[in-house]
Amino acid sequence: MLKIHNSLSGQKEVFTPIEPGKVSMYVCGMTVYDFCHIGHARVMVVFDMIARYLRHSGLDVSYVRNITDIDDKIIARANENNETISELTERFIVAMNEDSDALGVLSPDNEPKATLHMPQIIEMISTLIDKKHAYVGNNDVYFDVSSFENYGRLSGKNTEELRAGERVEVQQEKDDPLDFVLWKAAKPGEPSWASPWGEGRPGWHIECSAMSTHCLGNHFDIHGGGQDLQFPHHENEIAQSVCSTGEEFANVWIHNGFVRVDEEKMSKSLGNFFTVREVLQKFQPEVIRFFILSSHYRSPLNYSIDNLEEAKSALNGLYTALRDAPVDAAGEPIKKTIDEFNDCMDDDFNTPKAIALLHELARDLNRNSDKSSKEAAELTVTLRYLGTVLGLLQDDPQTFLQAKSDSSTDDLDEVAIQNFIDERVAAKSAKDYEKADQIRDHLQSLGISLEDTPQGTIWRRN
RNA sequence: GGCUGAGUGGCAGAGUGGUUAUGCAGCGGUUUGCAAAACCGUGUACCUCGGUUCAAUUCCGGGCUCAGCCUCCA
Repeated sequence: MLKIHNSLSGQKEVFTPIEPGKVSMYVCGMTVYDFCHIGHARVMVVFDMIARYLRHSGLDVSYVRNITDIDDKIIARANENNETISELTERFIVAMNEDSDALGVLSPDNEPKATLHMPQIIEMISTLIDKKHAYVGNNDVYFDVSSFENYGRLSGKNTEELRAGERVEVQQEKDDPLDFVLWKAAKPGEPSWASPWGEGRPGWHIECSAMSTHCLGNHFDIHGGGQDLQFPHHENEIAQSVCSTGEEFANVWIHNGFVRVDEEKMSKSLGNFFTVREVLQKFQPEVIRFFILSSHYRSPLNYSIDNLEEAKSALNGLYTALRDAPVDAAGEPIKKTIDEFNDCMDDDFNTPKAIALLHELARDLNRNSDKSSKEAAELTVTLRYLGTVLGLLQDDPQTFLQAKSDSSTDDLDEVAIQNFIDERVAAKSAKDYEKADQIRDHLQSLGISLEDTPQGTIWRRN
């Protein structure tokens, strides 16, 4: 029985889909004006893991992750670069897809773009105005926060406290400082769309309300995103959606924790971010994915080279077990282990606990000296199968363990390495251990480790 | 100031009202020409002060510390 921590209640709740057997999930995606950093990677990986697990549980999942391709920062960046906004956004959408592919993130079922949903956005704003939840002020359109009594429910805030904590200059056009913009009148030179309120473009919050309800219906199961979107973005989405449709919005809100650097949130504004492609220079993509999944999705995740190195060592261990496992392993995964795995994951997607199970499988497999045994085959199949559910262990083990990265100091190809190995094997059989050790030390100094096994000498990159 | 969340062994990171997390690193052993990999063994961990209890790291309350939100942010 799957339980999910719902930000709306602050508690783990038994998950009951609106329509039995089906799940509709919307996740706030990227604003495409720059490369994805590790914080973005976490969102992509976490919700990919969730979608995979829901499917593994037999649910028919509709997963939507939007792309924000029009906003202030996009306009500003395009101007800086002297390119059109579509040139800029297309470029970074390609980059984002490269990053997510590398991380083993499966494509969502739908990736709606804000610029392609102007009719839905404008319609929703019109409805809000008709229902007196929004007003026009100086060609902008604002949402009237006081018209929605449940405002603050998701973020645990109330409107008085928010007013007291108000730190932003009040804009004249707003009736209330808490009101937020639905439609911005175009400034000269800015891209714009025609609307009943003149040329302009949508505010950030309304696009997600319009796209989520358009793609999944007014009332859907899960809405997700980073913790920093809980307020005001998600709070505003609820207000807009509920007020325009008159129906419930998302049943369950899932927020993933931040990535930190030196105990501080990784963010653009602090400048302490590492882009995915930057980290990929040093680590294999699966190491990043493993690192992300080895802590619970709601906990903070401390980014550091040491922690990535540790993730790499742990993942190496899993792949080493698979490397030495029966090649032709076939059969059914072990039911008892699958059940244990499901119990971990049913408890609010406890991936660290699930990964501990993977390590136990690897140990049992290593312990099993008879690789042709039925047990060894079962353990192998189970380990691979559970890896699939988490989007891990999909590589060929040998390929993974021998993969080159930018931190590799050698420029040897497989043939060259094999030549060294052959030379050493010859020295060994001639009992010339000094020479054999020299060769091994030489390769080790280049980051290549040798292992003598009964089947011959094999190698890996450190 | 208001509101969240968190403080676990050298490090990372789960979990639990009394019983082994798991990983990385270390130490001892098996194995090896020596290694590596692997396996076996090895850690008297739960911020602090009170309370509840036969029993609390786990529940409750105070304190301290940290992070986040209250402005764009995944």
